Amino acid sequence: MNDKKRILLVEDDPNFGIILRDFLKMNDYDIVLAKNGMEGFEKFKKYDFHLCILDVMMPYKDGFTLAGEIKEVNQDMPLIFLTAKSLKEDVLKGYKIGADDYLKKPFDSDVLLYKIKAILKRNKLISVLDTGEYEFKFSSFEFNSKLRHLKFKDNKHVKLSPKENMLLKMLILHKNDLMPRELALTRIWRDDNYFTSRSMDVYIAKLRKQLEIDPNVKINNIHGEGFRLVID
Amino acid sequence: MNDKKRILLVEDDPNFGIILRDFLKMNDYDIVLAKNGMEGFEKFKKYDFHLCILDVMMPYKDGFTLAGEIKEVNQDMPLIFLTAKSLKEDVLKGYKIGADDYLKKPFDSDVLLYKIKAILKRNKLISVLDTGEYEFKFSSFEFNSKLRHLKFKDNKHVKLSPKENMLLKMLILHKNDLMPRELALTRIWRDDNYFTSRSMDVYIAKLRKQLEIDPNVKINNIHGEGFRLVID
DNA sequence: CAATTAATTTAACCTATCGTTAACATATGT
DNA sequence: ACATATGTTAACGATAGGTTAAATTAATTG
Repeated sequence: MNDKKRILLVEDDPNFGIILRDFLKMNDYDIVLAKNGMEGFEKFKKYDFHLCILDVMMPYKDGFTLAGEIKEVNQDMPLIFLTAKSLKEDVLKGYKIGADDYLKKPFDSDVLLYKIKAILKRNKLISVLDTGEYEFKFSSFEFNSKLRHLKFKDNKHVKLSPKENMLLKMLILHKNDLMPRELALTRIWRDDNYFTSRSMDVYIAKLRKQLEIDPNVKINNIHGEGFRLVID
Repeated sequence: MNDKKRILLVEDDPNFGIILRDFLKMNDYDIVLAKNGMEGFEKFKKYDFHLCILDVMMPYKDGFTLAGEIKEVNQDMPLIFLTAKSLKEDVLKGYKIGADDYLKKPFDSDVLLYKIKAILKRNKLISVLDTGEYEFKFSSFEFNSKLRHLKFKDNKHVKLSPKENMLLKMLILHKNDLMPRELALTRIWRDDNYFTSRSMDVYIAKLRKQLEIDPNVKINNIHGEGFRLVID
């Protein structure tokens, strides 16, 4: 049952699709390739997948529409979008539908592999979290997201506000990796505009203050992209 | 002695069923496998289980129907549903019948183990609450929830009102952990609104006054979430 | 069944917490 | 250099919670 992970790949460019499929197969994934949105949805319904990788621009049915249909059936299906150009509008739309990540074409295949691995791992964590797992350890911290307590070594715990709590949790789920701004904004603030964005910056500052006691933990900014919780 | 937990597994796909059964057996559970709803219900009546794992889509009798029959016999039997696609309506239907959790196929075996553990643990808590254990000791207190008596060391006992009593019991059953506001309100006050919520705050204040004699016991608030009985 | 007492709810007032926004400072990419 | 993104602090308004007392309701008792 610890079989290969199954991935649905929907890509209209046949050359690129086949190359990508073979590359992923070589890396021990089970790939089903569909060459448009229609076929993608048919195959989605037919098999069980762990992850879907969708090209955004496709004839007949674009990636977003397909994503909507997929989410209709399975709300928690992890999604990666492949986009030629990354319009801000598109990125937002994607996150609202429930994208887990974005990849701008052309992309480095290793980056894709890394993201696939990260998402599958994260998703597993989240589905465990659903039944109430809520204790995290990182560096010298212990973080209890149910009680909203953050403890450093033997110090007394610090209380976190709901927003601080959610943001830290999201950073941890993406630890050592980019946590996209838009993701946090759409999931935690439920809206992405100038003010929510500034509000998030304020919360990042608050978290930094809580974490500064440990020199091995940092929250880095990736300009225009988001933040990264770095743990040495 | 044999204190393994007994699980009824109903799954129509024989390959998957057997693999899952063996996997769970390896993890120290006693498994009875049934290959359809009919057989599932027969076996359910024949043995005594701690938990049932039901595939939703099965021929003859689907998982929901079987769940209904099981709940008919045992209201409190914990259930986990396995579903290929998690349609929103199905999830809702499942929770209405009394599902404790959901697992979307394909799922990770570790996640299943986690959820089983969490449900069995949670259910133990609930059954303690219902089977009416009533003698509690914590820190230097003795609390009898049947007589509604609270005693500190060798002092004379103090009498508690019915609401004080239920609230304290609920806090103790969640000691050092969050007791959600909502839980106390729906269980004790049978309604969750502004006034019942304020009433509960009043009772928290009363309990705090009763407990303040012992410096090792505290009732902490977790803003927006609930209360926590802390025992050093 | 009226009187009394206990239990609970509601009101009032006050404090703590939380999230947003403004303001100003600094950093980054072009 | 410029526009834009981020860092940081403080102030404010909204809401949740803490506490006490009065009002209401339920239970008990003479």
